[in-house]
Amino acid sequence: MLEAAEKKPRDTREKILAVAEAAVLAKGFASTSIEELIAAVGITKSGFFYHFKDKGELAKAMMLRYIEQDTKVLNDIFQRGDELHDDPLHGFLVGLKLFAEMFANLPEAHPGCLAASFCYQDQLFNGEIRDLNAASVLAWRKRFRERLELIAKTYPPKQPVDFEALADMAASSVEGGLILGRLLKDQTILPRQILLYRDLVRATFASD
Amino acid sequence: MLEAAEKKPRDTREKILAVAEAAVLAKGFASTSIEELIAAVGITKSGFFYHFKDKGELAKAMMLRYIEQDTKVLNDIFQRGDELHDDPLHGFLVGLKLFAEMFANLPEAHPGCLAASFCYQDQLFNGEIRDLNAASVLAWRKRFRERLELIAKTYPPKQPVDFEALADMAASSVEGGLILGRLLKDQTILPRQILLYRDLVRATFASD
DNA sequence: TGTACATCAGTGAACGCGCGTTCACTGATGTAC
DNA sequence: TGTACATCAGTGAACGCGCGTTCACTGATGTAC
Repeated sequence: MLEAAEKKPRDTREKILAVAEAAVLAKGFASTSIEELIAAVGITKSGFFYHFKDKGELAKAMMLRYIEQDTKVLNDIFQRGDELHDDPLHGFLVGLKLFAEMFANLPEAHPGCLAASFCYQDQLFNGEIRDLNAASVLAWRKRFRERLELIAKTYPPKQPVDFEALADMAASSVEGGLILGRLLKDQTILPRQILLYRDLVRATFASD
Repeated sequence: MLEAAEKKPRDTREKILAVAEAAVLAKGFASTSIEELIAAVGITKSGFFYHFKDKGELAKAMMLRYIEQDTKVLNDIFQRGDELHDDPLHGFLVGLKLFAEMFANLPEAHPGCLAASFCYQDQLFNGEIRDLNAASVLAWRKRFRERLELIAKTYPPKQPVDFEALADMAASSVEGGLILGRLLKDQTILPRQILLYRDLVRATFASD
């Protein structure tokens, strides 16, 4: 029994980050105390400061972890979409459907977006963290904008399109859907917002 | 000079709420100290506790004030839209245009939405405040949903429409646009998101 | 194979500061009779 | 018209608690020779 809980190095650090993310999404960064994190993880305060030199470094590590996970999810989903349909538009539409389904099938409500949480408390953080956060939004913009412009080559839209705004609307729908879903305690709001975004993309490139 | 600054009663309370809103949108509720508010307003701490029995009552008053202002803005804008075009669809489209223009013409970036800020720190607040916040979203839903269903009577959509989600998308676009605009420090993002929402509404009821 | 040293992943105690809250009190204005 | 009292909009000092941070120290594991 004693050796049952084998400890991998870096394990504690990851546990701190996971617990911190849940707490920050529920109460905000300032109200998330180091005290409660170490209580949940089972170390002492000094143990925390071994992993992070101060609370600001915790914030930075949380942001980096969030961006990494976020990128991976998006890559996986939209790669699958393209595997399922060999056309830039329809592969994208399948991807958006999968994206919506992923949120619809979560066992419990999505806890929220760390970028949004940090955004509404950004005066607490240094420029480095704010830059990371901005970069994560720009990554969404780039990903979706490139896809939209690729689609436009095959399906030229009849009316002029604000590609940048239409690309941003992917992230915007997620942020908006998360907030409304949380405020109304309704898990279906977010996936339905994404499906509406999908409708708009389809209408934009409609050939009829 | 001494009587120049004439004090109206309730003036101090309103000043506290205005200063608090700006601070909360920048740093979050927990990091907004009573100390900084009274320094900005020019009273003592006891003066603050004369107006609010504790910090929770400040939060509640902020929420109530926010909802009131919010309702007034929406009423004005969409009433003007209907004055300018005597048709449920086109009056609404004009209203959305005015709404986007309002955000585009702000002298500086919109500071953000208190509902969203509170949402991402909701464990700090009691049920009463969370209920107020949920009610404010439901008011948006009701307002837009009723309008969309009115439009549908004159312009029956060719495909089935998720009216609830399409109504929610108004608030969702604003929340999403505010977050992206803030993260990228780009004031144009929010109005452009609203114009895309307008495109979707038009496409939904398109008669061609 | 044994020894010396370095690194890893923490412990335990103490710190000072800022925060929200309380309490007794006050001067100016409003109201009843 | 004057007096008594109540209410409004605060003041000033003190409080205790929780928080982030620091510092000296430690036992287990890894590495060099």
